[in-house]
Amino acid sequence: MFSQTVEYSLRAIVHLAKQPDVLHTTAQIAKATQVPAPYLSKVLQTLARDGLVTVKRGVGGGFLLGKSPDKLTIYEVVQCVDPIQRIHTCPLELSSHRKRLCSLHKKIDGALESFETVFRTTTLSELMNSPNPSVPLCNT
Amino acid sequence: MFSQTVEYSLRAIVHLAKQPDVLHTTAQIAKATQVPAPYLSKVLQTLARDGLVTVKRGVGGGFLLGKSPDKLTIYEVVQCVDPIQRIHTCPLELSSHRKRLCSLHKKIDGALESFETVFRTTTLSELMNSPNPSVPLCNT
DNA sequence: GTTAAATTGGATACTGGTGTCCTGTTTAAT
DNA sequence: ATTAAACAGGACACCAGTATCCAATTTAAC
Repeated sequence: MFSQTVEYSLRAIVHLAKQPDVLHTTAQIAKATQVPAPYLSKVLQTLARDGLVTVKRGVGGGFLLGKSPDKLTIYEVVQCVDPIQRIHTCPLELSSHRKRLCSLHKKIDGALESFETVFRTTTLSELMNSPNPSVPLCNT
Repeated sequence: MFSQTVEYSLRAIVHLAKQPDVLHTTAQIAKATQVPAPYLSKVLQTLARDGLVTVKRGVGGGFLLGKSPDKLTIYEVVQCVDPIQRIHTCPLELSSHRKRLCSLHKKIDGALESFETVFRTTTLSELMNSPNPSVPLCNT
């Protein structure tokens, strides 16, 4: 349904959110999240470009969360690496549908909207403080 | 967000639903829905395999809806050609998460669920009888 | 039975997402 | 300055989704 890149980026962000003030190397994140390190490296670059993570280069460097966990939504992460494409204009380019989508595409977009809403309203700190006994990405 | 194949299959089904008792050739559907004919042909085969469309071969043949529009949901179409994959077990294979997903994956699955629900509860006849002035796939 | 309309199935090409690798650059520590 | 740790960027490989084409099969109509 949605891309590996989204899954990987969310894992990485969640991992960073556990210790928002600690630098994590790509290798460390890769191991904890079970994401291929070279690919994760690219994903982290993308996240850094939008300031969702902060990077420190050189020896002793690594990544840390770019925003406070309670101000960072998973929607921002998704939109950064592989945006949810809402349907704004008729995919068939029908002139009479441009402004008002037909019932099919309106319905589809409605589904996208409800999907989007879940992500928009979920912050990282909500995920971390969830009453769920399973710690994110952690085999405890 | 979701595949071309899903979009194409829904267009085809909607087109057939307009005249549920009339045979439509691949060429006709392709033109009306602006889907590449050779590719559409494959999609229709897939839909036929699950009985969502009925096929008549040979001269004067074509496709028609396999189920009554008021009993056919767009969910069935999606699941036929490119199923929505809910998250049932931890993608990281963490033993402690198998039964109870962590908060991240629970949230993602929740988004998938709400997405799925929209499709599950939408029938073809609902789409056709929508008060929306734009007729599906039609430039009127 | 011949012809033409139509789907079926297989083979093939194209494209973007995924994944790897290597070289270069930055930077801390010695 | 040298070294080693770490990210940056480019090039490349792989694979699945997308798309096309062609020969084979079915079938209605003459």
